[in-house]
Amino acid sequence: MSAIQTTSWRDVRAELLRRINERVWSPGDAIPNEADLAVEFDCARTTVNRALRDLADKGLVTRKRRAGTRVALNPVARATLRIPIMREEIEAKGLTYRHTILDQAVARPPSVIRQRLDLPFDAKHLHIITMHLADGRPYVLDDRWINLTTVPAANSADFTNVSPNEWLIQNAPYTHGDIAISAEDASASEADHLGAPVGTAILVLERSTWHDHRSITMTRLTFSPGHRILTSI
Amino acid sequence: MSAIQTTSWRDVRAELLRRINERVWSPGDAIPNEADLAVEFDCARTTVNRALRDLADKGLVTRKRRAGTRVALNPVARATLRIPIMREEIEAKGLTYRHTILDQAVARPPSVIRQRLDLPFDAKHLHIITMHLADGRPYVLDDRWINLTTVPAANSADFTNVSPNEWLIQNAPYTHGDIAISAEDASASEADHLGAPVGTAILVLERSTWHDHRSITMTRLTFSPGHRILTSI
DNA sequence: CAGTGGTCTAGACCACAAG
DNA sequence: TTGTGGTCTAGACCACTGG
Repeated sequence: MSAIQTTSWRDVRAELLRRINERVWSPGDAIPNEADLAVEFDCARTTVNRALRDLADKGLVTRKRRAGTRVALNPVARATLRIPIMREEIEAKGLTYRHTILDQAVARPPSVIRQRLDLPFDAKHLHIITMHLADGRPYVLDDRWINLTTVPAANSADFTNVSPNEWLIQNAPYTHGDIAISAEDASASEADHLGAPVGTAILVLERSTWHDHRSITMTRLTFSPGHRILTSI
Repeated sequence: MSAIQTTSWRDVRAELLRRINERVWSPGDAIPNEADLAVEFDCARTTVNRALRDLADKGLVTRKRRAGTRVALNPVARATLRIPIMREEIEAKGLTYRHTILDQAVARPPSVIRQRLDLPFDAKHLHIITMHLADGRPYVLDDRWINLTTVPAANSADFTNVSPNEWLIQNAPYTHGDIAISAEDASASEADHLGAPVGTAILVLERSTWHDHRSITMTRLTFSPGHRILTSI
């Protein structure tokens, strides 16, 4: 009576990973094909495939049809940046969340933004500036343009209880978006809102989102001085 | 003769995504179980599973055994940050890469770093400061501590042709790491090296890597003013 | 206890790309 | 042309967890 045991794809991945890390297979080397590995590990090819696919997702191996699988020469680290809504980010730190509307107006976005979002000249937007506060202190300034052609409901929405940030996530699903992170010297108005000296280095995160080809919103998040974006590899 | 056709997991995902985006299933709603969906889409449950797993990875649905699958209330955007070696990042922009060693010494890291890496008091490190240049101009300053207990070979490595950044990726595989992104005012020495005024806002990326429980390296990348980290959702 | 997702298996066909 | 990964299927057992 031999014990029936199945091999988990995580086990296979762990062993493959070990061989890569310990240079049993060096960077650039081809590794055995799925069928052979399945025989060696005494499991189904599907299981090996799952393990290798996972390693490929992480950039540790490169796979091509016919050409086989190779250990990556320069594995590119991939960190996943989680971008929660501000309320959740703040509450996750155990702080009390509150937001205030600093300014709200229907307007045409400046050409800089029109170009970035590939908008027609007369696209009407809702321009709304929000401050997100943590325990009553400025956390991040949210300068946002909402496309009223794509999201007309935003025009009549009430943002006093639900911030534009949260309202949009719940009411205007997007298919894709861009993000840019940079460091800038605080402008006079930013410094004023954040309660910091003019010129202080601040972290800026700009994000645009689209639903297919229609732009939804473009936001510029200006964090308080000292803010750190954390993630792991 | 009915045509035999298989349904791809991408097709299933697309249809599920459509129903989520168009509020056929609203945020918080439970969606049918895998078996039922498989019947509806006339495919194997495995295929539905693959599609739902993908949506769960992206944070659009949450899944629990027995409890089923629900549309996420506040989908948390996940952006993948690619962190290539500096040479590749620069060459990908079509620029010429070069690096110079500004300083190199064996030393004990300051307590700030010892604490962050959870190191013993007498851990010897290689402290090496490198400038990565794009078309001859300062691109990023790389202030790095390499753990000589974990990576003894670094002590005798020659970093004139291969930067510590690239050398480590090729010679010291890691299992995991931390990343922190922040904005800081350029210090006198950073400003000097980067050719910018003291106090200019600069983007700083700090990264530590480990192999299991042994720390490998800790690096502080100080980018030239105006640098942007780009990604997409 | 029982329903739901998580995963494995064996087998099959297909798409791609190297030679 | 042909080897390799990509994926689908049908069926099965298991692990977790809500009731």
